Amino acid sequence: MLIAPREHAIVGACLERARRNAKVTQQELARRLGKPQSFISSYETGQRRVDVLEMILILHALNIDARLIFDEIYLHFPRTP
Amino acid sequence: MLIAPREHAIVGACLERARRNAKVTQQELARRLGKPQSFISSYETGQRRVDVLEMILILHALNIDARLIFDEIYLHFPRTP
DNA sequence: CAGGGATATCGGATTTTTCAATATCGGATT
DNA sequence: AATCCGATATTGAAAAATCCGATATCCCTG
Repeated sequence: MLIAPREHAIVGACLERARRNAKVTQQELARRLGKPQSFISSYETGQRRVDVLEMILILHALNIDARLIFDEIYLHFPRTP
Repeated sequence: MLIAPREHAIVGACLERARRNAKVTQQELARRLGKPQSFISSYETGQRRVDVLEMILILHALNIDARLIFDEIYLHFPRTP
C-alpha cells in the first residue's frame, strides 16, 4: 500500500458528495454499475481504494465529468507542482 | 473487478509515457517511491491497477501535474459527458 | 554480436476485495 | 418523542489482487 487509508477517505468523501449532489442513492448507483450497495459504501467510507478507471466509470454513471472531481481531489493534496 | 484488465493497460501506457518523457528509469522512480522496480513494471504493463491517490503520488515523483495525465486517460475512454 | 542497463515475469506469502446478510443510522410523519 | 423505513454501514469468510525478491528477458549501444 503506497498510501494511508486515511487519505482514501478524502476520495470517498468527494465521490459521496458528487453522488448526493446528483440525488442518487447508493442502491441506485450500485444498480447502474451492476454492483452491490456495499461496494459503494466501502469506497465512500474509505474502506476500499478507487482506481483511476473505476472513478471515471462511477462518475459517468452519475453523469459527471470525472475531470472535475479529479481536480477537486488533486487540490486536497498539497504537493507541488 | 469493475473494469477489464485490458483497459488498465491504457493507464499504464500513459504513466509509462510520462515517465519516459521525464527521462526517469523504473529503478529510479521506484527508489523515489520506496517501492521495488517490479511495482512500476506491474502497473505500466497493466498487471496491476492504479488507484487515484497513487497516480497523484507517482506523477508527483516525476514532477508532473497529475491532472494533465488524468485528462489524457479520460479522453481515451469514449463516454459521455 | 556481446555486454550491461532496463524492464518483465514468476511464485508463494500477504493483503485487499467481494458480496450477501445483517445491523445501524437518520429523518420524516404523526 | 416514538415509530417507521429508506438509506447506509458493518461483518465475515471465500476469492482475488497485490507484494517483492529472485531471475529471466529485452534492447540499446559500442
